[in-house]
Amino acid sequence: MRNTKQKELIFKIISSSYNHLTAQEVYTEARKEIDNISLGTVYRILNNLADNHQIVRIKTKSGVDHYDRKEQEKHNHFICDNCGKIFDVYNAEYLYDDKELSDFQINNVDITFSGICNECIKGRN
Amino acid sequence: MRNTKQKELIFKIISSSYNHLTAQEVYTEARKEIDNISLGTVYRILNNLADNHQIVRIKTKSGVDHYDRKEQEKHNHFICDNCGKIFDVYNAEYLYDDKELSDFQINNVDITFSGICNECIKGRN
DNA sequence: TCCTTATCAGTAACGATTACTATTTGTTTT
DNA sequence: AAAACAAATAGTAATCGTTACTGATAAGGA
Repeated sequence: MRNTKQKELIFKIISSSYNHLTAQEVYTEARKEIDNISLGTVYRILNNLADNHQIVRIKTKSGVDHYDRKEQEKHNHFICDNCGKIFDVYNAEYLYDDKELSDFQINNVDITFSGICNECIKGRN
Repeated sequence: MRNTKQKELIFKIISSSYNHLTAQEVYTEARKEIDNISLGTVYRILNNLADNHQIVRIKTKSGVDHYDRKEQEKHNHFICDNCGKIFDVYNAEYLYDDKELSDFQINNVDITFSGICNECIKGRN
């Protein structure tokens, strides 16, 4: 794994931002520094960094992935249905009981479990 | 809103299935009855039915939407990371406390809130 | 400095979904 | 029942986020 200015730049952009950036947003930001950086390069580096747990990939149901700097404290997310922005939520259980106390207008709480189903564990798929 | 055989067929396919079908799966099934039905038609009808709350649209982070017949009881979902199948989970709080008791190998629990953020409420976006 | 090869820029391809358009087909009106 | 109108359709093109490919570039060890 080599050290390139592209990799350093993208890591810097993610780690210095308090937003949850999309690949496009990172690309726009990166072009200010390296004007001919390729969008494919941005995607590849973001994926590498996420796979190596240097940054966090946040997949969303809208189909647009976001990337965030590595946080220590475990938390959940609020996604705005209007603008698509992602906000950190540190008091999930609290909010789940009383949505009215939130800073946001929470219309939905989605709990999804993931892992491996029985058929796949048994190697049938 | 007109009554067409395409609409009736797709509603029948969804309501008689105990799986959470994708548009492609509905399309494959529908072609057995109407051999030249269009994939676009399947998507449009699925969207119409979901918008009218006659069926349920399940958006996933994999980017593939699934559709399900209307259930009365509120429940959550388990998504297999290997085969992509979706299973109903009726005992979420229970599982959240003790993942070992599940029928599945649960690797992750994702809680995401959605709605409208403050900026959008104030009409700034 | 040279060599090897990982990484890059640029572009093409992908997969799920949506949009477009000429044609067909429900439904209403005569 | 035939004509007329518009909603819905089949077929296809386009979109959007993302990934794959390819020849050129450059990191870093010998």
